Amino acid sequence: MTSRWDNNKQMITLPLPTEFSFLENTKYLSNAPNECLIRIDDGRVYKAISLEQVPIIVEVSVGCEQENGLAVRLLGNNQAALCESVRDAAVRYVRDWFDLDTDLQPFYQLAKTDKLLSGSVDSFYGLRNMGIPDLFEALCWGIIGQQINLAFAYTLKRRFVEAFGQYVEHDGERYWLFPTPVDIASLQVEDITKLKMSTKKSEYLIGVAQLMVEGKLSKEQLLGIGDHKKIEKLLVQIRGIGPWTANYVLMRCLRIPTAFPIDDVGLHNAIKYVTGAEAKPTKVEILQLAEGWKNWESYATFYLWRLLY
DNA sequence: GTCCAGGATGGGT
DNA sequence: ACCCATCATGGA
Repeated sequence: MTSRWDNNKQMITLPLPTEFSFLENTKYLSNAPNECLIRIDDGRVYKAISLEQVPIIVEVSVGCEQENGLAVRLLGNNQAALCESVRDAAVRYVRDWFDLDTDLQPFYQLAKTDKLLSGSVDSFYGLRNMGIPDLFEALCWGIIGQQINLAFAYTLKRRFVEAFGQYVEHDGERYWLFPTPVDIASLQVEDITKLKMSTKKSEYLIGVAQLMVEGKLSKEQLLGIGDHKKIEKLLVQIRGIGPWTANYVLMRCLRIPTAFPIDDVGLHNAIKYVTGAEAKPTKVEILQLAEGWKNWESYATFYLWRLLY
């Protein structure tokens, strides 16, 4: 299998890690109700992203020649698609998005005998923590999702994206790009409350966008800090980002393996579902249940969430 | 109509 | 450090 760019076919095939199921990942993506940033058609996943200021559509599918390869194509077919640095950035994005560089074997080993995880890892074997590589998108999605049901959260995200984002057209389909910090930083609160977002969330979104535009907050900076607790402490100081949102971003964007949104209602419901308990688990109970998850708290949460979809 | 949802804040003990 | 009212809208 080739890991080099094929200029004729405009694609690259990435070798896959062993514990990987493309089907499980697409099933996970398909379950998102009203998702506006991803299109799935005929087993292929499409997403528009901006690479080096250039909007482009990424198509991901299982390789046709080698079933254990992940085929990445760039659509939109402008000159940008031919530029080597853009191609490399697209490949990095997909590796990050599908979390191809994590060896899941230790997780599956510990999950086998875990009373909460054993069923889930069996059902969803090969599922990856599908990420949100863009920090601004991850922060906004966390803020939008606070304290409302998921269906409404997806509706709000769609309105937000379609009001302030750009789109690329290809074969008669629109592929929306998540708005950039620049798109949002100069908005007035009323511009966002019009979408039925709460006043506070509108303020939070603008505030985060301004921090990023001012260069006071970036993914590179957070990754450079490295330590879970230090990053969390920094994020929680930002207005609108509490422990839940911070850990959500640590998990979905920064890929800190110990990220653990312990206050999450979905996690509570998943635990109730597995244990059969009537009452919501207490924080102490959750920590006890999670004692065997050291360094895999993030993946454990992701797999438990999956039970609810 | 009621309850609650991928929580966070600011004020109070 | 805990407790609590408040936010705000829509899904079930």
